[in-house]
Amino acid sequence: MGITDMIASFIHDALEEADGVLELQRSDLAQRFNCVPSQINYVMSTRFSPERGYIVESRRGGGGYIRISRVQVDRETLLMHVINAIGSALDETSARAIAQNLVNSGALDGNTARLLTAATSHRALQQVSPALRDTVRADIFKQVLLYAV
Amino acid sequence: MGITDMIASFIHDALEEADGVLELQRSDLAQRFNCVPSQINYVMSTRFSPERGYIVESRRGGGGYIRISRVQVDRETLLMHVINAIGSALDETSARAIAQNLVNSGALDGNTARLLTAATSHRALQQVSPALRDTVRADIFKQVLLYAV
DNA sequence: ATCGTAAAGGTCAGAAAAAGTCAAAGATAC
DNA sequence: GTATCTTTGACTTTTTCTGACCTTTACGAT
Repeated sequence: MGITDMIASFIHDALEEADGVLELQRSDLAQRFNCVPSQINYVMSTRFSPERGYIVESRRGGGGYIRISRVQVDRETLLMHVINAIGSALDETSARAIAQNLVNSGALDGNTARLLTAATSHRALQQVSPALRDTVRADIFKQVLLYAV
Repeated sequence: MGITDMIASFIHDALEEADGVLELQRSDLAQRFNCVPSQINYVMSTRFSPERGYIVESRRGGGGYIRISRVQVDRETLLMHVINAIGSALDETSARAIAQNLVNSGALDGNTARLLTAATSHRALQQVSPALRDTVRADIFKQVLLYAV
């Protein structure tokens, strides 16, 4: 497991412990994991993005901090929001992230998420021309979500 | 015995050992068998395809991996029958019929069947060229069947 | 008030680490 | 001999890691 995932899982646990909101210091964390501080930014943007259901705020200067909070929204609103938010194209990574987020927030069960992921995987869409793949993926994703509501 | 079969049988054994799920690194494996990495892709696509009852997932970049999982045996029997019957192309009417049959025979719950139908509906595949639509539908259908419990 | 400095955190681009693709060359089977 | 299956390698894409440089904020000293 790479350092990014170790940091992410550490934060995950701490968030659980802290019941959804967590404040920490970038340089502390970097030191704890023996990496450069900017690595933390990478973790934030890839693992705790809004897309995955987190809000990250921060402040520079003396006594600066990074605050991570998990967001919780009701199922139907979330699903509709997601359907609307998905534009006409969707890459595989985002599709997975969104599905995972929907599971985390309780809007989808794991089974549905797996199905959704399978149906929009590159393996399933292998024969669709690359130029069209992301738009077809978006269509399938939205269609399935509509039926899952 | 060619190198493809040696690698395949190695993975077979390892899968047995690991009780069905196995995670490995492409370059490691390639080195162990003294072949180019892309050979591993060939092994995956010819020996561990969905048709043969395996799910292969992977990830690039630092700490990347290839994960191979065998689908459960009893389910495998059931699904192999269906998957073989599907072949490489599937029209929408047949897709609905098969999904319904799987529900009737207790292999799928109604919800999964509905989502499967949504994912392979003409709406979802609108943008795929008509010539390809049925083969893409077949791919999605098979992929979902393998993943959905 | 103002300025200087130290203490945070932010950005970005490049290097490195994996895996994927594809087509051409080589084997094998019929 | 031809068709199909294997093997290879050049090129691509994705993901992670690192470091140099930038911006913001707090706190004193003047």
